[in-house]
Amino acid sequence: MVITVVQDPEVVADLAGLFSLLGDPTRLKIVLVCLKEPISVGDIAERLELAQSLVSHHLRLLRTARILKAERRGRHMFYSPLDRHVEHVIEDMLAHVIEPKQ
Amino acid sequence: MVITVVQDPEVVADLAGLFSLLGDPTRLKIVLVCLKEPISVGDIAERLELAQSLVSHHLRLLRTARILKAERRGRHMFYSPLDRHVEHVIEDMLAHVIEPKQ
DNA sequence: GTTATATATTAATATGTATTCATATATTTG
DNA sequence: CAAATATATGAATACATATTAATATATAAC
Repeated sequence: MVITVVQDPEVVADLAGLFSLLGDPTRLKIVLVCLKEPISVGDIAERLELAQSLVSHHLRLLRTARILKAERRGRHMFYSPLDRHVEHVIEDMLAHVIEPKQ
Repeated sequence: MVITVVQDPEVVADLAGLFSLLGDPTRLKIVLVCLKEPISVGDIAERLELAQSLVSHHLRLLRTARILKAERRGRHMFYSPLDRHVEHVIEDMLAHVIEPKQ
């Protein structure tokens, strides 16, 4: 069933684009932090010890890809997952990582 | 539960590494072709219209990351998924891709 | 052993992109 | 409106890596 849908070159490109976004360690950490609870840009930067500008750049990419959504509260922007798919994706990949190697 | 395990920086790095591998369109196509049935290097190159050398480079990365495994049959090497995790990961991400956008 | 075929490897190049720095925009507070 | 704070953006740079070309290795057939 994966195989059938995935004939479409555009779908493959979209898939690769999403995986690529999670493929950067800094960006993945940002996503992981946002999975817990909505969190502001500044708090992400502080918690991960990253430049605010860098976090913002990554967040823009994650927003555009509909991995995260942004919500303004006062002068803060809070970021959280747009849906639960990404969490599932990460969980599945985690199962691969922690699987006992031969 | 994702959150807890994923505190480990090494696990995060491994996760990102795997996502990064699926993040290249050419390499993702190679993985997708291998999901159907074990397939030889030459056949992958032919089906995807890629240079044999390029396919081989990508396959080495996918083998090293334990996404694919290789099995010799005569003078051919057949590649197939090492486990089912990657297929699940791709399925989940696909659900995100084909989800109706607002 | 020699030839042919299949795959892997090495080195070089070209291209993409993560990061930083500087600055702009937006919102709140006084 | 002015000042302060939070976030976003633009340009420049540094670094990683996908791709190619050439060659090496390995297996099979004769």
